[in-house]
Amino acid sequence: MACGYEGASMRQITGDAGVNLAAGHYHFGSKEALFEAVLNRRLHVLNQERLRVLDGLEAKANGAALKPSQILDAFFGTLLRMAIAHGDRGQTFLRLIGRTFTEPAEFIRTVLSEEFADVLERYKAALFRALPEVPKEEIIWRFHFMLGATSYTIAGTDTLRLVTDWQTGAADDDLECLLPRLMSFLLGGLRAPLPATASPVPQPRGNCRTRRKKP
Amino acid sequence: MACGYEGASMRQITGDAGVNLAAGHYHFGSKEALFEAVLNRRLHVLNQERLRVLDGLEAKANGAALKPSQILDAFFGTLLRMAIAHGDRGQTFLRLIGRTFTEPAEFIRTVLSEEFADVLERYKAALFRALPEVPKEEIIWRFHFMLGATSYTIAGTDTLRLVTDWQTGAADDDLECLLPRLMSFLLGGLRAPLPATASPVPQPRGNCRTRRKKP
DNA sequence: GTATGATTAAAACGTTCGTTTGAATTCTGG
DNA sequence: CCAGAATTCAAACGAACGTTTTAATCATAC
Repeated sequence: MACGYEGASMRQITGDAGVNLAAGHYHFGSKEALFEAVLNRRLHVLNQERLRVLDGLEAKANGAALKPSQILDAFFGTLLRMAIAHGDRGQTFLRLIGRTFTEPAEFIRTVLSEEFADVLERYKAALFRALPEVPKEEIIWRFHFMLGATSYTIAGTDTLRLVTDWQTGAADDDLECLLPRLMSFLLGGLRAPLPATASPVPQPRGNCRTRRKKP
Repeated sequence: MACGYEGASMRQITGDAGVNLAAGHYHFGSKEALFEAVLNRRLHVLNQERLRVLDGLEAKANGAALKPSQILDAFFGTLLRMAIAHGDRGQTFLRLIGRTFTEPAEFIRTVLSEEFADVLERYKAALFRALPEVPKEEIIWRFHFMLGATSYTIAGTDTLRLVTDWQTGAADDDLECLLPRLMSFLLGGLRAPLPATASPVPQPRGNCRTRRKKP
């Protein structure tokens, strides 16, 4: 358990699944293809759902910009609610997604970037509209931070958890706790005052590279 | 490049280092020990520095509680400033730390939890004092989120980065940009309004598990 | 110089990896 | 029931893994 992509062998996987080693290759062709299939099975419907929810919100808004809280809930809330709805399987898939986001293997990064291209573009645009006074570059940074906080948390490889005297209760409860806590944190971070060194005007011409200290 | 612990072989490591394969085992004993040595070489001085900075702040505060911004800067700012001070090596070490935080291998988690035990305890206590009106459990959650946002960002395996039309400029500039941006995000998240479902009174007797819906 | 210990070099150790093979077995349509 | 396809199975493939071994090389002190 808890091995990462490289650390999990086909023998271990097929063994735990109760099937023959060769069956995996027969049905999927390779370990990479198997991983991709596993990932897509729920990741694709998750992102489709994310798009659907965002469509609904924007339709109801009638051309007005959405509230940041709506956008974050559509993105991160949809993820957690889908996981909760699937019970233990959802919990497992959360861990998978969280870890996949930090898997360094090239082909995994490729799969992820293709799978997330549409949905990230849409949500980025929604955030730009929701926060017109915040430079786009800053919003993208904060999107990074939010993705990081979320994926790290759901990955369950938490270093702090090892140190802290942590509640090891039922996972369901933890998950239901997580959503409101995470949302308020993400919202607080997204709407935080702009850093002093970043130009507070919308769409500043310059970025950090233009304000570097003299040589 | 970019393989994770399991994905990086001793032949690759010693080859890139320009030394013989057996030399690694001669000097370190095993791959795990080598990894641990690499990790500790700078991680230990980083955490010592974190403790030193916190000591200094608390000494200067004369018994008064620190400001959350001071604590976060001591923890995350020390990390980034040390990395900046080391140039490209610091950049590389940042990536290493970020990825190590999400490595699922058991022995890595053990090494991390031992290395971070003291410093996390101290910083947790400082945050508890700095935010007496926030339930400790909530502070711990937000510490998780902050760790996640930071480690994900510095790991450099960013999925969003693949999708976004990203600045691929000099890494130095990106790093100097990162600190103020990250700090304002983390501070915003740490000081965000408490989630509606969490009791806003300090040290509530009950947690989520006590408020679960009826069977 | 040469003996002694530390380090390096090349080769091989046994194991495990992802993958393939080819014969058994199960399923399926006529 | 039975031909033929689909699937499973045990076994093996070559490659790569971490590690060890053995001999060669280097450094240092007498």
